Amino acid sequence: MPTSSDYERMLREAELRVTSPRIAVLSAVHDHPHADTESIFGVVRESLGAVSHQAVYDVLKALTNAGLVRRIQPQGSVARYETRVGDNHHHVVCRSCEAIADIDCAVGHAPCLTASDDHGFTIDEAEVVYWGLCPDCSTAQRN
Amino acid sequence: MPTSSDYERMLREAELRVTSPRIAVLSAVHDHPHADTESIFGVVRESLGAVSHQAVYDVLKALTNAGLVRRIQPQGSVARYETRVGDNHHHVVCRSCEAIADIDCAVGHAPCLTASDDHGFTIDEAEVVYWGLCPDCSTAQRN
DNA sequence: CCATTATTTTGACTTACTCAAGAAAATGAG
DNA sequence: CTCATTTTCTTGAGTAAGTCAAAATAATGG
Repeated sequence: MPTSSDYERMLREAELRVTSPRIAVLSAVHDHPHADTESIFGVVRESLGAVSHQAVYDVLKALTNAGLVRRIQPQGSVARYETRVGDNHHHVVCRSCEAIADIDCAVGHAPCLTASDDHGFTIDEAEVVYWGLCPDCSTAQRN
Repeated sequence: MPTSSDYERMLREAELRVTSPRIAVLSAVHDHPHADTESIFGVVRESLGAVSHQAVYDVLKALTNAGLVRRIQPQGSVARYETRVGDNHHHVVCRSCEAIADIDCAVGHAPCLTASDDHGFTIDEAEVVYWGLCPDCSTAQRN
């Protein structure tokens, strides 16, 4: 479990100024993977007391640009964030309750990056979203 | 190129009532693959004269539920629609200009559906979005 | 400690879409 | 064809999630 100074170091390494909102957001995203902006805002406000809504948006954008967090947004969902970056993993999303879980790359590395016909596009990433039912909803539906 | 009566038949087969907004929307989506709701609204209004914004939303939802059109929505984009359904194809999206192109399934059928560890989820679909630069933006960036 | 530059606050504003009630149109039965 | 029923469309208000911009505040290098 990373400490506050770990986050501080990460920010400096990304050439971002170290501020309490940033540390709090980074920590909140780390502790609540796949949380949406509102939840993160809630967690941050608990640890810091007062932060503006806007600051959380700005910080999330800055951290995303710096590559410290990754933004995901399955269809029908609001933006969600996670700190697991740079390993090209994917997600399963429950159609019923919106639960999200991580899935490691199925086909080894750079999955599916070999598109059959790329229409001249220069492809640099393949994003995979698996859709289905989580264990709970899956059970509930059978009964 | 399907005619109006082709669309009529498709609607009947899907047990949907045949109305002019529906035929117009179906035709617009067919002729402008990956168009967003606003563009579709524009095209429909040209062919019909007057349609409400809301009707287009409702029709698109009805057609999507009936499986006659497919809704796609890459990150940072508004909802887009296409009539190519049921063949599990994927999309490349240009990071720069938002252009979208179809990509046939890379790994044969049901691509990547074999997730390494599904966390107990019952997976029924794998959606792949390739990110990169379209030919135009790719060229522009090099110069 | 100061100056500079980046960040945060505040608050208005937008976009894309949903909700709800009544009017109008499509379909099946007679 | 005409009517009754049910669905769809129109109208208009409302919402969620986020953006924009200006001023206030804080972080960093010197």
